[in-house]
Amino acid sequence: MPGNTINPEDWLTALDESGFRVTSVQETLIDIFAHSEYPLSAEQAWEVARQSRPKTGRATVYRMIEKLESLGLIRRVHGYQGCTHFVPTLPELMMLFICLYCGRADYLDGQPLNDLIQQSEQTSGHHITESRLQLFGACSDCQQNA
Amino acid sequence: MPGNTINPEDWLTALDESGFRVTSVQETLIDIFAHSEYPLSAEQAWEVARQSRPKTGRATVYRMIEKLESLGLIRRVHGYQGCTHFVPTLPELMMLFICLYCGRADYLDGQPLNDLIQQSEQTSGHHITESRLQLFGACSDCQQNA
DNA sequence: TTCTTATTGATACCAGGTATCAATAAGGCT
DNA sequence: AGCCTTATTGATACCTGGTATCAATAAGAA
Repeated sequence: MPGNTINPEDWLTALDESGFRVTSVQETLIDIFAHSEYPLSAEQAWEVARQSRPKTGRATVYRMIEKLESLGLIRRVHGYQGCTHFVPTLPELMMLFICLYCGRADYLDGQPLNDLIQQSEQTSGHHITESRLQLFGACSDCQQNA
Repeated sequence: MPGNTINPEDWLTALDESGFRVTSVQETLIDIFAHSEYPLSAEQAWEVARQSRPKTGRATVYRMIEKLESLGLIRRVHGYQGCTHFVPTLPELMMLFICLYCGRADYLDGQPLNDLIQQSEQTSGHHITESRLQLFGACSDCQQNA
């Protein structure tokens, strides 16, 4: 499954440019989210963070997640594990696929979604400003190994 | 916005056929969910239920929602109001649209979604067994009145 | 280096949701 | 119809993911 290609530096820059102070917890948490190929919950991220930074506070993790989500750097996965997990947002419009066997996230080309939205706008008469699509199933790897 | 055309009788039948006892709370809650054109949370449904059936318990509402969801009669809306609201499931595959202004749900033909899934399966190599799509924006009514 | 103030971590708190359990009532059986 | 079994209910206590508070810390401008 192709990994994502996120650059944590860009996230720090984004925070900096939005007027936030750059701190060590931020760097820790950004690294964690940017490099995980699995959706992470706040509690999971907290656990990982404390391995390298034991005094990390719980509330801080929630605050960072809120910040990262509001800046569009991570996005919430509305899935089987609930709606409390997050994955990095890729720059282009991508469709999110989650493998129900290995749990990994994969990103698919978003063009079909664009087409769908345009088509649906025309037939329904609604003005669609936001979409949320998630696909679930067996990834190519897990099919092979089954 | 076209209303949904759910028949509460069918839901009772479905519960009955699944081996559940038919009770008065069930009828009350089914009526509430089947007729609402807005996504409802458990607390909201509880509030409405107590208007006609004051002794209705909170846990009972949560239990019924679980039951109805597991039977596929209602589905969770993964949306801006959180992921705790439910709408009736229509028999055919439909795409869910939620108006960000009036809050109402509308159901769009699901064929484009089918096409998208088929297309994405071929290009990605993943086997897609489940999809979750939600569209948000301004419904045709709300655009008119803006 | 100093000073201001955003950020942090610890704690208490809140709310949505679940487990427990005695009381109730569906509905099969006679 | 009445009885009996047991699923369902309602009240309560509880749990857990997430938030508000606030003193202590540390960015980063001067």
